[in-house]
Amino acid sequence: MLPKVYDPKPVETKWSEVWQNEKLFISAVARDKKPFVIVIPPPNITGALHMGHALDNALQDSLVRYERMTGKEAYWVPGTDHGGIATQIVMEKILKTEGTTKEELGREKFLERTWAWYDECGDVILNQLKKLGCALDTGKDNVRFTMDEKRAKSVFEAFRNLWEKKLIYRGERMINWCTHCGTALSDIEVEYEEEKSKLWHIHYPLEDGSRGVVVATTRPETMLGDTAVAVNPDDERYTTMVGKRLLLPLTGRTIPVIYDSEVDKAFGTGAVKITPAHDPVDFALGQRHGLPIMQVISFEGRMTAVPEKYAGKSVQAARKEILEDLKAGEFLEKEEHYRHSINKCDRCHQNIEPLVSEQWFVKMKDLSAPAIAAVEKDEVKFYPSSWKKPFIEWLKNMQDWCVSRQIWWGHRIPVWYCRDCSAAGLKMSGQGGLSRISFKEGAKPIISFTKPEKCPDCGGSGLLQDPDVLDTWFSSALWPFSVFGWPDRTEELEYYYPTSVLVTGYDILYIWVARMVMSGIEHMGRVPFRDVYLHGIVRDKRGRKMSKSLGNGIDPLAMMEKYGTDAMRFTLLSQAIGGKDIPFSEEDVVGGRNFVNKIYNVSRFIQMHLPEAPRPMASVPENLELADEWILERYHKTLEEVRISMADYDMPAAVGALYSFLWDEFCDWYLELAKPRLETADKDRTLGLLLHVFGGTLKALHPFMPYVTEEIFSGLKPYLGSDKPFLLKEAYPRGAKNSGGTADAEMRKLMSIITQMRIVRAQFEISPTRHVSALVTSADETGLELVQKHQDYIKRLAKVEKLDIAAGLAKPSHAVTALSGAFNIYIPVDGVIDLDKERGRLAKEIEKLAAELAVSEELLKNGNFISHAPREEVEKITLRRTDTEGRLNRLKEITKDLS
RNA sequence: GGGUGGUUAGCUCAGCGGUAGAGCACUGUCCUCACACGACAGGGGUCACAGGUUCAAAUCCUGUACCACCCACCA
Repeated sequence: MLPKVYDPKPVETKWSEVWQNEKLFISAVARDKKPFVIVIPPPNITGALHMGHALDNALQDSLVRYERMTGKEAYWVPGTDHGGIATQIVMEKILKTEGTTKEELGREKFLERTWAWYDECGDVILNQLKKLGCALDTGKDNVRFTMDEKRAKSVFEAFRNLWEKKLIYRGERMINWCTHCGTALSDIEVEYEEEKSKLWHIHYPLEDGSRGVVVATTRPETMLGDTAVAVNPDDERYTTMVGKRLLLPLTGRTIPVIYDSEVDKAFGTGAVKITPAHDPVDFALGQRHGLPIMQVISFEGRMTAVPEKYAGKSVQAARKEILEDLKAGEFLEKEEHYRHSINKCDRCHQNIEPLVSEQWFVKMKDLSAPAIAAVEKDEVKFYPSSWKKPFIEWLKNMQDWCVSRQIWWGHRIPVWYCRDCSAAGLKMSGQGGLSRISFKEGAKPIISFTKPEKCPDCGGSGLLQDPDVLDTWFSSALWPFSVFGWPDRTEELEYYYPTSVLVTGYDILYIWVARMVMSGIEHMGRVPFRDVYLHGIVRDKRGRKMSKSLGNGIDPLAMMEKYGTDAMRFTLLSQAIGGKDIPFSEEDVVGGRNFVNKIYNVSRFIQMHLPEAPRPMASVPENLELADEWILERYHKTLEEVRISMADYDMPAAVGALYSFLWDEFCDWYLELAKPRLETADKDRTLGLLLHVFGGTLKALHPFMPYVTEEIFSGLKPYLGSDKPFLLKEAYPRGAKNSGGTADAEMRKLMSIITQMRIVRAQFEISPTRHVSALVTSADETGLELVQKHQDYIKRLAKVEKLDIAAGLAKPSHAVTALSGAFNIYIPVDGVIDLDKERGRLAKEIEKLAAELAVSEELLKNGNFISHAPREEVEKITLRRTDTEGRLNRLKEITKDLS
C-alpha cells in the first residue's frame, strides 16, 4: 500500500536525473514540424535561484512542455550570462578573502581566475533550474554562454556591423560614472532615489565685489567647476547682469552671466550655476554656449586640485567644508529643505557622478525607428498589451547607449590602435585605474577580432587593444540569434529564428527586451520574437520587493525542499496574473502542496482497484451512463479552456481550470459516484473511463507539475496503454468546445437535489454516517423520470436509504422540506421536529424567493425593458419569474401546513 | 512634470453590460474503506467616491481620492 501522503523528494531527484540522462529536452531541426522556441533569459553565472527565476522559468517550462506535447518542435535554449560588473564584483570579493586584489593579480591573471571560477561554479544556477524541473538540456554541448567562443564571434560581428554603418562611435560625453564600480554606465543602469537634502543659496558677487547674483544649488561642491551662471533672457531681475562677470567664491576665478531660455525663472533664485563637467544639463548648456569644461571631481569621486585646499577630499567631505567656507565668507545666504532624486548605481547603490569622459556609444535613433515600427505593427506583441505604449515611448525618447565599461570581465572592445602612427592619441591617463587611449587625440581605430599583425597604415606592429569591455547587455541583446551561431548562417538559425515568445519580468523590458528587438531587426533583418510575455515581480506578502537587505526573501529551493517543486510551481503559476506582481507567502505553497497530494491520492485510489496483471484498460466504453457522459463533457470543456488560456499566456486560468475540474468535479462528484460501480460487474468499464479521464488530466497537468504527473503516469502506464517513455512524449489531450450533450444540464439537476438534501442534513444535524429516507416529488414528469433513473446517485451521495419518487407525493408529517428547482424534497426526521426551526428556515427561504420574484416582476413591468432588451433576455427573465413564483407558492403551501 | 496599472468577502485576486465569484483564512459536523495536505455544510461584500451613458453598470464614459510602479535634465 502506498503511503497516504505524497513524498516529492525521491520522485524529483529521480526524474530530473532520468530526463537529463535520456536527453529528453534536446531539440533538432525538424522540417516537418513547426518550431516553438524560447531562449532562456540567461541567468548570471554568479546567481543563485531566487523567486523571480523560479517564476520566470516555471512559466517558460510550462509553455515549452505544453507546446511540445501539442506536437511542435519545442526548444528551450539554455544558457548563462557572464554578467560583467556583477561577476567582477563577486570575483573581487573572493580575491579579498584571499588577501589579494585584481590590481595585484593583473588583468590577464584576473581573467584566468574568473574563467577558472566559471568552469567550476558557473553551472550552479543551471543545476538549480534542473531541480525546478525545467525542460532544459543542461548538457555541456547544449548550454550557451554569453562569453563563449561562438558568442564572442557574434559580439564581434555585431560591433563590426554597427561600426561600418557608423552606428557605433567613440566620443566625449557626459556619462554616468560609478566611482565605486569604477566604470561608466548606461542611463538605464542608473536608479533614482529620492532623498531629503537642501537647496543652498549662494551669492556670487560681481568682479568688483559688489552685489552680484544669488544661485540656488543642491550640489555646492561642484561650484569649484562652475564656468558660468545662467539666467532666463526674460527674467527682469537679471537684465543688468548679463555680460557682467562674477567672482566665483573660494576660487578667485571669474565667470560670465549668460542667457539661456531653458532656465526656469520660477525655480530657486532664477539663476543657475553652470558646471559643464559635472551635470548633464549644464554640460548641454555649456555646449550651446561654448563654455569651458572644468573637471573638479575625479573618477575616484574625489576633488581634484583646484583649489589645493579641497584636493583629494571625497565629495561629501568637500561639500561640508565648502559650505563652512562659504558661510565664513558670507556667501551662503540661505538653506532650504529640499527633496530631490539622487542618481544611484543599480549594482552597488552608491552615488553616480555625472562626468565627462571618452566612451563608446551606440547611436540609437536609426536602431529604434524600425523597432518602433515593428511594435506598432504588432510584429512583436506584448502580453499584457498595456506594455506596448510605454515600450514605444521609451524607444522614442532614448539617448545614445554608452556601451564601454572600464572593467576587465567581459567582451573586450575589438578595436586596436597603432602605437606607431597614432602615438599622439595614445594618451595614457589614469581613469578608474586604467590606461585610456584617446580617440579624439587622433588614435585611429582598427576593428579586428584578433590582434592584427601590423598596422594597415604604417605597417607597424605595435598595436594596442582598447582597454575597455562592452556592456554585458550588448551581448545579451544578441542572444536570440547568437545562441544559434550567428553570424554563421546555420541551419538552426534559419529554423528556430525568430523565436516564438520571450518570457521575462517587466523590470528588464527596456534594458534587455528593447535592445533585443533593435538588435534583431538590425542584424537579422527580423524581429527576434513574435510575442513578449511580461510577468510581474515576486514580492513579499506586504508587497515589498524581496531583497537581501530587508531579509524578506523566500528561498525557492527551501520551498521546494519543504513542499515539493510541483507545489511551488503550481503556486507561482496560479498567481502569475496578467503581468501583475505576485505577493508571495509560504502559506500559499501549502495550497499547492495539498493539490499535489490530491492528485497523488486519486492515483492511489485508482491503483487500488487495478488488477495486478497490467493490461491496457483506459477507454471510453459504449453505453455510458449519465455521470460518465457528464464527466467527459466537463473534461473536454476543461481542456478547451486550457487551450484558450495557454494561447493567451494565461497560466492561472489554465491551471485553475484543471484544478477545479480535478478536485471539484472529478473527485468530489464523479469518483464518489464511480466507487460503488467498482464493486460490480461494471468494474472494468468504470476503471476504463476513470483511467481515460484521469490519464488525460495527468497529461494536461504535466506542463505545470511535471514531477508528480510523471511519477503517477509511469505507474499507470501499462494500464493506460501508453508506449511512450515519458509524459512529454505524449500528445496533449484535445478538448472540445461543445459536445452538444445534455449530460451537464441533467447532472446539475441531480447535483442540486443532492446538495439540498445535504443542506437539510447539516441544518438538522443528522449524523453524516446515518442513512435517511427521502421523498422527491414534482409536477415535472420528465424531471421525475430523470431522478427515478438516477436515484442511485442521490442515495449514494446524500446518504439516502429509502427514496420515494413520484408525482403528487404528500409531505409526511415528521418531515422537513427543501426545494430544488421543480422538485420538492421531504426528509422525514426521527422524533419531534423543531417546528420553530423549520418555520424559520422556510420563512427565510420564502423571503429570499420573494425578493427574487420582485426583481423579475419589476423588470417585466418595465415597458422600456420589454422594448429595449434583447428578446432572449426578456424570455430569460419571464422564465425566471415563473420558476421563482412556482417555488415560492410551493413553499408557502408547505409552511401553511406546518402549524 | 508626464505616463501606466490598481481600488470587488479578513487576505490574494477572478469577473469587465443582464439576479456578486474562487482560493486561502474563519465557523460547525465528521478521523465514512484515495486523501484530515480530507469530506460536507456555513458566516462574510451599499464591487473606493461623485457624476454621466443605458431599459439595465462592479462591468462603458468623465471627474475625485488614495495606493503602486515606470519615465523625465527643474538647478
